Amino acid sequence: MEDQIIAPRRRGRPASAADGGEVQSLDRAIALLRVLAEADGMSLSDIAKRADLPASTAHRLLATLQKRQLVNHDQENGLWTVGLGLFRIGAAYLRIRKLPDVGRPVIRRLLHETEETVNLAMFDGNELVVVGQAEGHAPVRAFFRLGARLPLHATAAGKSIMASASPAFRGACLAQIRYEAFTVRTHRSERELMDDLALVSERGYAVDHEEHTAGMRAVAAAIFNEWREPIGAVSVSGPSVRMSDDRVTRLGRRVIAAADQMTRLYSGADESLPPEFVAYR
Amino acid sequence: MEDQIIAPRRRGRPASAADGGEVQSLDRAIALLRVLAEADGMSLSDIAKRADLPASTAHRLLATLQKRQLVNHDQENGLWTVGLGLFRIGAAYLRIRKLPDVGRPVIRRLLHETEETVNLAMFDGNELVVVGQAEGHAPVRAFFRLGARLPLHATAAGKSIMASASPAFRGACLAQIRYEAFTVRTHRSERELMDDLALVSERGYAVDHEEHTAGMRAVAAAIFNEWREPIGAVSVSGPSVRMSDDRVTRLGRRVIAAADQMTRLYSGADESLPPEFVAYR
DNA sequence: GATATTTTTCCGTAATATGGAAAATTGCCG
DNA sequence: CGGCAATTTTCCATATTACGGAAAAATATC
Repeated sequence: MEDQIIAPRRRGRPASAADGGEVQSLDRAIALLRVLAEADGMSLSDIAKRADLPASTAHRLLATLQKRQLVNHDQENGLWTVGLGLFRIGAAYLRIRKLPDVGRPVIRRLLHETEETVNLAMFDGNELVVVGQAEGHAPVRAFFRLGARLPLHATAAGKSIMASASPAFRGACLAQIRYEAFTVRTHRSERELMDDLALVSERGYAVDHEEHTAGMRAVAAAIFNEWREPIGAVSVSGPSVRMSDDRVTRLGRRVIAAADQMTRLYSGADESLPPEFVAYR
Repeated sequence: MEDQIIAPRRRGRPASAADGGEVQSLDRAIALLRVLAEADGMSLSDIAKRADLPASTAHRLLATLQKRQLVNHDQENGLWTVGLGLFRIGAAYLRIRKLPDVGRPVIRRLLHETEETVNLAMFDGNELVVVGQAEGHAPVRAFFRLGARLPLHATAAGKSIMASASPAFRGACLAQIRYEAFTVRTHRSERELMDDLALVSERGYAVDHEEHTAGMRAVAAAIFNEWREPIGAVSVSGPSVRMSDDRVTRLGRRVIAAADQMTRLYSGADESLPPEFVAYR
């Protein structure tokens, strides 16, 4: 996996106001799913009536959805219900969007207080994915875009996650690290990295001293789920000239507080989210 | 709401082996959702490549999905992600199918031990909905089908739920009851019903003595979610001739045990379900 | 500034979804 | 027990609708 680390900016024509493309059959199928989701266990004729479609059309769409497990069709009594496949796809939303959603206000406040770029990253497949950010309007801007994938061993966020993970989890991560060198200060061996992680554990926050990008420093702390497993991290980064050791220490305390707040929002009840988020926890 | 209480049996031609109807565009859209669900935050060209579709077709389908909120499209960087609308629909699966799924083995065992019809019902809109059952092969069969809606005041299941609910919840239920009479023994007033509920609270199980159907008796106990709110009930029912007072007492103990087991399966971790079920509790 | 990518729109084509109607079942009622 | 009614499922002629190549638009990259 020798992918680009920096995510590409979007190219091409941006979406215009009037989106021309629309697919009738898909639109109707979504309407059917909405009907099923609110009143489950309906007969074909009820569904067709509720969605204002001919029975034959509704049947054809439902049959297609059933083939893909998005709806169930009880052979015994002919009732249609929402299927497990739909849940599997829908569950991806939580996995991916929940932290960005609950973390947004925290990130923004952190930007206001520090006036440096704030990044929110999630652990995914032994890498980090940037899922949220707030860019400082200082002359020197950050490099990462939403969706960018970053290495564990050369970022403050990655180190904060590994340092707070269980020994088994940490071991699994370390085993897969390739120690790609980004700058002269990038850790090049497990020994070096482990020594750093021990410091991170003590302090509660991780520091990246130009290990990923020359001239840039970052401070990060881990965010946890309800079982105290690290799922991501929040980081503040800026040019080394603005990041004195003193300031790094102060930022460390602040970043820990922000991460703790996100942990609470993520793992606890949160009223700013739609009820589905907390209905089945 | 003067609906039929008994759900209709399915009529019409049963589904044959070879289901003819298939809708290409819908099928392709589902494939796109699957791609997005496993690797979120992709560009159009990546998605199209992964789903083996022309970019223009993928774009048209995604635009339709976006219009219905099933996917998000970040204006800034052009990345596509799964949307909240998809989660809202998918969450309906849990609300509706989780209890039937985890309860199925318990119901079957109960049928084997008692050789009477077992029903699993969920509370929904001040009524009960039959969401699972196992029919005894005794000559006298049960009346209810999957999807049937039953009244709270004239069923053992309904009474077991009201008896174990919080005062506020019970009050709200009682306020909406119409006291429709099904047999001469159906409770006709709040006073009568409340007296019965007091007994149910003491015993832990509810009994229906021919209050819904002449000649039929039933025993039920409530099932709870993780906050100890009743969400449904399991019941055993049979003809009065087979349901002596002694047997009702014995069945009561057994039904409580079954309900407790379902409560544990529903509110706790359960390995027989796919990981999505427990991933975000 | 020029080129290469990527996204978005356009539009001619025909493949594909549509929906009325018939066929196939089964419940229901007398 | 038999016929009627209700419902689901299949079929098929039709033209609506989705398709996808290509152009246009916009931007990152060099």
